[in-house]
Amino acid sequence: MPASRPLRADARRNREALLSAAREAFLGGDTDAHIEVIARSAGVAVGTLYRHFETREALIEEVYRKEVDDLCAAPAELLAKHAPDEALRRFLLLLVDHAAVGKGMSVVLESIMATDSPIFQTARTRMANALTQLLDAGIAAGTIRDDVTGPTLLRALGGICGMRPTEGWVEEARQITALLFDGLRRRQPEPDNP
Amino acid sequence: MPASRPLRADARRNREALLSAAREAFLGGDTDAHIEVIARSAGVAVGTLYRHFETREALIEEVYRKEVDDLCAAPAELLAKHAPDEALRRFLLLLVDHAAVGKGMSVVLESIMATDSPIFQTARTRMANALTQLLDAGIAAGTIRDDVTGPTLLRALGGICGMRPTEGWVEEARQITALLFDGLRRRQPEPDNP
DNA sequence: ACACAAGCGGAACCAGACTCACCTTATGGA
DNA sequence: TCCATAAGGTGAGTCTGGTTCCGCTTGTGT
Repeated sequence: MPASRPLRADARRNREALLSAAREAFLGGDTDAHIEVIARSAGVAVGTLYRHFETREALIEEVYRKEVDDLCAAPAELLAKHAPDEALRRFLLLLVDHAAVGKGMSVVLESIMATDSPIFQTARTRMANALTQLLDAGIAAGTIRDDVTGPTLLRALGGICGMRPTEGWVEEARQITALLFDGLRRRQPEPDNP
Repeated sequence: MPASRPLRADARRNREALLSAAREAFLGGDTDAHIEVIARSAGVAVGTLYRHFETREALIEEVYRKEVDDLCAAPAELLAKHAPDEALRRFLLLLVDHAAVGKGMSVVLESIMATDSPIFQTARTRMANALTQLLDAGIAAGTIRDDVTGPTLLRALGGICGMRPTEGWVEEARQITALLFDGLRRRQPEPDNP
């Protein structure tokens, strides 16, 4: 089943329009925009929307995928330019800033963490991998503690970035992130009973 | 408008039944139990449910209030028995364990953090105050860094405890909590450019 | 006992996601 | 160029689940 047919021209156009309308709505902040509205503002009917996307959630997921893509690319770049712990620090802040931009990254992370649906499963996995990549580098370099895993850290980040963008939340997010990072650093030979 | 009338006997009974049915459902884990089911299993009709609770959310809130009450009482007790930082550490773990017990504390914290509705506003405030209490004590004792506030910490905890109770999540929660605590401790005279 | 306000039941209502039977149109081959 | 046809589009209708409303029932004070 490899792209059996290249997708008709108007269909692609509509799909595009839908995605961009949805992006507008979701990343804009209206997390529970009605499907009808999205379809309408893309100039199509709901039926068309459902032709392209299994379900409302699927649409959201699609919108967020790109966002996640960008994010997942970052670790490699950061590691190329910085020491592992610095790379990690920057990545954490990158997440916060992404969220800060009002681009709704918070919603993304939140959704990724909060939904059981298998749809977000892969996003979750990919983000976790990105983090693991950073952690491993730091562990290898001996600057990051070795008892934390990517998924674990992802949880924490989900919490932080899932914060509702209220008054002054960027400050809070930065604080917590700094806190977390401090905790992640390897300080001393580590005692061995928890 | 002080308890104008003591509430009829059967009414109180029903209210009680509703709360306990709801508690059963929500704290049990079925976060989106249908209102119909709850009413039914309390032996009443939906109309009755709505007589007692403005809305579905209001019911949930009521259920969680007690949970929050317990939690908010803990800091004072802990501070009476332990050094501030130890008290803080224990409190953090207490939260995790609460959640672990399957009592759905996770759902509680998550809801508290995730909902905009003013209904959870007070719960949020109270939890934040509890944390502030602990932090302040630690700051006064010089064992906890002084740049973190209750609300900030609450965010982080919301994230941690909001984790979906999946395989092995208790481990993760403990880890992150430990991490956070490490970050909270005052280590050195603190450099002063972020 | 009685009156009557407080309670209760549950059918009706509404909102919003999702489906389907039918119409429209891009496309590729004659 | 034109047609057959399958891909694509439509939107009224279904389904699900929360919320409302009004007539009946019942606890309570006299």
